Amino acid sequence: MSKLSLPSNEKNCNADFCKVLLDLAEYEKNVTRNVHKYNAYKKAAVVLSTLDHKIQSGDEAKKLKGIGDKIAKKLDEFNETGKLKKLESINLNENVKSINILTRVSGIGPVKAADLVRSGIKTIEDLKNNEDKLNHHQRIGLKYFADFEKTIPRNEIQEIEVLIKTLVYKISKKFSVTICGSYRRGKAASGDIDALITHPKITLKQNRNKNEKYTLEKIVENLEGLVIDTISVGETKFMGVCILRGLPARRLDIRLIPLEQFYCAVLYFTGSDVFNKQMRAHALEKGFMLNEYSLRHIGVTGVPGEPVPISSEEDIFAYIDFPYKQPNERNY
DNA sequence: AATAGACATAT
DNA sequence: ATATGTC
Repeated sequence: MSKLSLPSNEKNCNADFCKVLLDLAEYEKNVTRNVHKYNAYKKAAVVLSTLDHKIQSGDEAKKLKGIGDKIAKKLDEFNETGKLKKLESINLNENVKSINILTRVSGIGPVKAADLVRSGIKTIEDLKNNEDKLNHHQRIGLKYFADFEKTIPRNEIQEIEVLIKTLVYKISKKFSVTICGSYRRGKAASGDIDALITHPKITLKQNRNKNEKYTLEKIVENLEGLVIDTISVGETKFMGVCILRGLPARRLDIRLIPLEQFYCAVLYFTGSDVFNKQMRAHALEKGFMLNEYSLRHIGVTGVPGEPVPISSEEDIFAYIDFPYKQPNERNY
């Protein structure tokens, strides 16, 4: 979903220290490549950001889930001195700065960034002079570096949605297209566009012997004019770039989903992450296993049974006895 | 102990 | 065929 952002609440009383934790998180992800420390710092930042008062001491913070001795100590240091020595020294390191810049290119992760920096490539300008060191995805990421950092206003996504529907309906009127993500949750702007597509003829059975008429490749061909670059296309997932008039280029993902799995996928890709976790936990309490593909009853043996037939998002809520939430009520 | 899986690329 | 990297 999104990068390093907190559930954007109006007033975060602990914003300063949260920023410190997020910087530490970024460092652990990009430089030391310790995902678990990265997640730990992020979790702590999220917990602090949801408080309605400014935290006064490490001891007080330790009561919160996700904050232990180490972060408590850092909080005390930050409250006393207004900074964190560990972070100060990290930020002085030029290689760290370079790695953090390069990982902002789509397709360049921590490993590739470190590799580039080791060979003396440290800036976006350097990348432009060394395209031969990049694979296809990374070249696209570089080409649209500035555009991809811009958010996409809601009205623009609405326009793209209409266009995608118009173009795929030319193949078959029976296609169903849903743009998910934060757009579906009603947000004013999004980071990218995530379109889910299904069709009555695209089912688990027919998908096996491949329905030549309704492939993702065919769909993408029909999006000519809108889609201007392809990062990757497989049988189920397209990753690429689209553009409207003279506006910035936008990241577009399209997934082709078998009909039986469509609503579970729509639910999952609409999020938010937090909402999904809540809903999956609730499903478990009711004896169901919910994931991106299906809702299945869990028997006494603990083994999930056959997927429950689902023909709408509402069905999923109803089966697990969870009050229906409109997409715009799922922001967490 | 910590999210999972599609796709690209290298070997 | 498998491992690695990224999303």
